Amino acid sequence: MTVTLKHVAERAGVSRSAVSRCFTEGASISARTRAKVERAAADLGYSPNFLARSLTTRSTRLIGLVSNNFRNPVFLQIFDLFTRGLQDRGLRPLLVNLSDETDPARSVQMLRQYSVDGVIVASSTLPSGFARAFREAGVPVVHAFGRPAATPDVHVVGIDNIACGRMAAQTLIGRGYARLGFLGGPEAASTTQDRMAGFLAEAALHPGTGTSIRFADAYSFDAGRAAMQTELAGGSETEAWFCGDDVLSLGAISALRDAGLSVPGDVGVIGLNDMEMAGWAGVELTTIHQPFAEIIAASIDLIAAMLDDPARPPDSRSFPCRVVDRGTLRAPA
Amino acid sequence: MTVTLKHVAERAGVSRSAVSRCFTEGASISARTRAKVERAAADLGYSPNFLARSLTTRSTRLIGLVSNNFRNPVFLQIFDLFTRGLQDRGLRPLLVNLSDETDPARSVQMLRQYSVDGVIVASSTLPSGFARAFREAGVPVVHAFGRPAATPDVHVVGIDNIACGRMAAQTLIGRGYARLGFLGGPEAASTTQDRMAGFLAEAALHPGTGTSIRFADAYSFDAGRAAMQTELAGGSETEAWFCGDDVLSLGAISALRDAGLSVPGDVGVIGLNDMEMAGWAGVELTTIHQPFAEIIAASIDLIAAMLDDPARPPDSRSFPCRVVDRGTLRAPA
DNA sequence: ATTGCATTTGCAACGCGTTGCAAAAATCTG
DNA sequence: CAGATTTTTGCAACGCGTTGCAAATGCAAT
Repeated sequence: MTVTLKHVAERAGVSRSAVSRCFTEGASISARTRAKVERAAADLGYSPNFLARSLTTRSTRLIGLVSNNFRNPVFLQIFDLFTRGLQDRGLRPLLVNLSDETDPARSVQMLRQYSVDGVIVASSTLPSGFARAFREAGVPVVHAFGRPAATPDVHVVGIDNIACGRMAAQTLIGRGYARLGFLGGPEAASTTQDRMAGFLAEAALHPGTGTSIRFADAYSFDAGRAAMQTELAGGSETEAWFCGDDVLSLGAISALRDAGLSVPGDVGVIGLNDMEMAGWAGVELTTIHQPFAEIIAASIDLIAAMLDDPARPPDSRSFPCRVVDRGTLRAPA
Repeated sequence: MTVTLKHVAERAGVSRSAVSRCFTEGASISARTRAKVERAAADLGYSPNFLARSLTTRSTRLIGLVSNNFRNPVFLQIFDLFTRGLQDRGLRPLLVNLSDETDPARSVQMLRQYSVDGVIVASSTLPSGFARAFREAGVPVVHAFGRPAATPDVHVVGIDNIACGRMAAQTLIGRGYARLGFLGGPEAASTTQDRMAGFLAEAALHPGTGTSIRFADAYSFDAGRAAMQTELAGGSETEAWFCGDDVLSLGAISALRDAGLSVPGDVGVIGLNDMEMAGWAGVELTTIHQPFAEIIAASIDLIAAMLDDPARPPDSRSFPCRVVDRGTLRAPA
């Protein structure tokens, strides 16, 4: 049924090696046999079996794309960019949807069984040990949206979350807000911790600035809304919130407006990510733009570089963010 | 570096076949050698190479998941359900992100080179020839969200779009609207045509009901908004719209509200899909629920069934939809 | 023609597992 | 315990390509 090298070789009247060489870059083959082979291959509709090839070349061009975030709409953009970027380089994404309890060891084993050439972990909420597990198994890995570090144990590309926290605080203070709040994502995530740390550090620099903290237990609308509702139930004094994610911001805003508060009239909100929806007419969320395209391009560059040089020492790349001013913060004084 | 059958065999003091049989379901092996082998495998950290195995078993458990819709937030839910559902059956999704110009033949070739066991085409906008190309190449395929037909040429699972169109019209008429509008997605898509056909057919049954038609050129907020803006610029008389997709509805609503019209006060809107966001507080879109979970489960069931019996004649399954009443249509009279 | 060199070609082994078959071992029967 | 059965095991070939090596070919220069 399936047409193989052998069939083409027989039809073209050459050896199997000749056919093979005809399909491998830079192999030595004369124009004449190449013509014969291509003719036969076209007639038979042959194309080489990548998986069989991978046995000897030890390269599948398969990349594991691992994430645990299939609820936050921003991840659709992220998957779009990743899949297109990988495809453009002739790499194929093997998608792994991690549930919260998935054991790192199992994912590693699974992806190794498929001989992936590398793995991209795309998540800001997975513990860093997760990506490390791949490295320890000898699989090239880059952690996108992870926590940059001076001496990372795996490749990391992301943003400087501490700087983002600072930037958020500065922005709010610059608008004249005095009582600031941080509404973070899952408390355990390093990104949450870093954003909070930067935010609080900056606020501490400005006398007369108060802070309060809340955590949502997921990066979701409902979680953001719920967190803000319990905040309001306790009689909130906060004038402006930095939310660790846009979708959290939207949930928070919905709770605020339900409580009869106007945004930005009574309370200001600044998000993080700049997901597509943040720019929709009627949403107009002021937020910190996270440069997804660059982060993803860099992640793909890194994983591609590791295919050539698996021993490349881990590197940490961090991209600058910027405030995108829309409609959920009051104008500068 | 990589540990293979041979290493395990040597360490366990058995033949390679014994090791192989230890890892294949239902093979004949004694408890004693199994113990020896498992011991050695654990020591060495061995797990079998699926790709090598696939050469002889002719099964990779790789499923191509093909889509061209990476902008519509509802597809994140869809990918979530697909990836989880496939994983639960031990199948691995190989994601293919189709740009609009991708040649079907190229996708087919690409997925065949990776010896996928089957392909799921998840899209309501791809021409049906796309899925057919896989079938013609002998690759099991199911088209999710395609157009059900009495004698389909590939497996199709989706909804009865004509019935949905009817349901939308009935609902609007039941609420006392007389001048109805259909705001469809890309005009060429069969799903758009069917929804429109059902909508118009039902409207025609009710004397005194007028209809008008618009198409957005993509399933996106901006496209929905733009389409509604040009409609309004021409002096719209329409009292209620059926939009072919929720995200189109949101764009349309944003345009309506910007024009000073209230929804549902002045104009009603009913969407299609019931994406997560439709239920968000503050959004509260009235819409027709498309049973994603069932459609996806059925798609996976079908593809799994085809792994056992590739010759299974194409089947068409269609799931019923229902109206979810929220806040964008006026109450029944 | 002969020599010398660069290309091109085929052979055969290999990558990592699976599997039909026959030999060997274990188990059952009487 | 011999003989008949059943189970387990290893051998060797296979699946589909790639690749080192040596033989063969092509070509130019003498």
